Amino acid sequence: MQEHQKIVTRFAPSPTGKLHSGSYRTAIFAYLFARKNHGSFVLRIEDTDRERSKKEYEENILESLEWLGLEHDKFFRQSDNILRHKEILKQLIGGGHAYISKEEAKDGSGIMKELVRFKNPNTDVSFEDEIKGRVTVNTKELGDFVIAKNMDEPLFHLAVVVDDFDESVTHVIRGEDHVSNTPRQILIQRAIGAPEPVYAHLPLVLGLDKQKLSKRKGALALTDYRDLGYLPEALLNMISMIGWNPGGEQEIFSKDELVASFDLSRVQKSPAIFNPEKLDWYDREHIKRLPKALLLGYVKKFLPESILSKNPADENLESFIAIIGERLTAFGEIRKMSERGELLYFFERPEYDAALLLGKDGSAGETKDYLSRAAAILESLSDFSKESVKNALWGFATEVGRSKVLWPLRVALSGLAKSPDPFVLSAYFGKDETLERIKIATELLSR
RNA sequence: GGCCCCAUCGUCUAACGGUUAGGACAGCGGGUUUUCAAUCCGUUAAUCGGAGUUCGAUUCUCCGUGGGGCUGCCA
Repeated sequence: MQEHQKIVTRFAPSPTGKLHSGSYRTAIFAYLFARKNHGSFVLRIEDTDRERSKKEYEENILESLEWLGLEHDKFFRQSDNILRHKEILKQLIGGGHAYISKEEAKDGSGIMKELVRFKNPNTDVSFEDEIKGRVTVNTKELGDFVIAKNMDEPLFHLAVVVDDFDESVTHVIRGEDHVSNTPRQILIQRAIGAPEPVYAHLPLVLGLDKQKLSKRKGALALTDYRDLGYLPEALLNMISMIGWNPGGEQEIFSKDELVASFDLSRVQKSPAIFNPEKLDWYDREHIKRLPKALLLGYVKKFLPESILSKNPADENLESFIAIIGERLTAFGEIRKMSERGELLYFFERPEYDAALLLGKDGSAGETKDYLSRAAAILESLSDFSKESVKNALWGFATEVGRSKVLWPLRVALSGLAKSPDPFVLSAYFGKDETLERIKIATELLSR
């Protein structure tokens, strides 16, 4: 590779399943490396296996990468290049590097097929891996490996080499599971006179069971995380830190910061386990950093129709999310909270349970009295901020026993056993609504 | 089985021969507190084992052990 050559990396998934964190990590590193070096990032769909490749998976991959902000500079499908692959195939056969082999199909059908096999020179092949160092493999055991099912159906090794060559890919950044494929691909490169790219084989991402991440073992697709309400910036940040870190003690990174600090030489050699709990933490941290407008957008997106149909004002929603936000790890929690009935009272008056209003050991008469006195204090209050409400009520509550006042007051506002504190809720509802709810609750106790 | 790779708290990791082995997540304990959260403070916890090399090994070498990957007419 010449010094002046433009850096080109690629992400080459096969559309045989939804994109999950393992392949996503590969995509991130290839992307970061390209951006860091002002190079370009190619997305190539490896769909030479016609049986297993599915359009829906290709769409899922595209959708996932877009959602995560890994935009590509070039896109193509391997199947679009079949003519070119065929041309190279002919060239290889003509040059004596490959030959057509008539064999019985392995599927037991008994029919004869014309496979194309690569004539293996049986040498040691070594390459310098950016992460693993020098890797040497004796290719003798490989035999004359198959590079095409027939002249019109090229296979992985051939297609990869030809496409990387045609796209001037300078850095092949991929998973460690490809290490043993590399010698075969280098052999083909040499036969067609293609330059050898720089290789960087990434350690694998493992699941909690310490096995290679896979959908079958429950690895979630990136689109699943999206649907669960995780932020793409949290996924990007978290997954970037699996098998790599810039060395300092900073944990939270924006995409730009990741690009700026990315360095292949700091990539870990050993496999790493994907820890969902840490993702939750990253998500919370990124929610905290979200600009207001975006935050509002997410909230609206995840709020159920039962609440949306009440047409809450943006301003109302903003104070709502300020309260609820610290209670969730991903926006999908909003749905769950709503299903548990923990949200509706923010938007309409709750049904009261008299027993709940009394708390552990309050009597109806006493509780009613305390609620009335609290209401009287609030009545005279002009500043209805949570601090102001707290200051106004604190003395009285402390005097008679905080739980005796604050518990029924909180239940009067939320109708629930669990909710934010009465000061926060009072500030949220404002004076009129707060007093109205207290009044309704008080009346209930009179019956 | 064969070939290849890897090895620091439970997990993600820092340390590039000299540190009381640091940070983060989780855990635990406590403060705040009317409930649920949130938040703050504190704290438990690791160099896989054995030989070398060296004045000195987490760091270098070898062996063992453990883990992983590959071993397709998949990618």
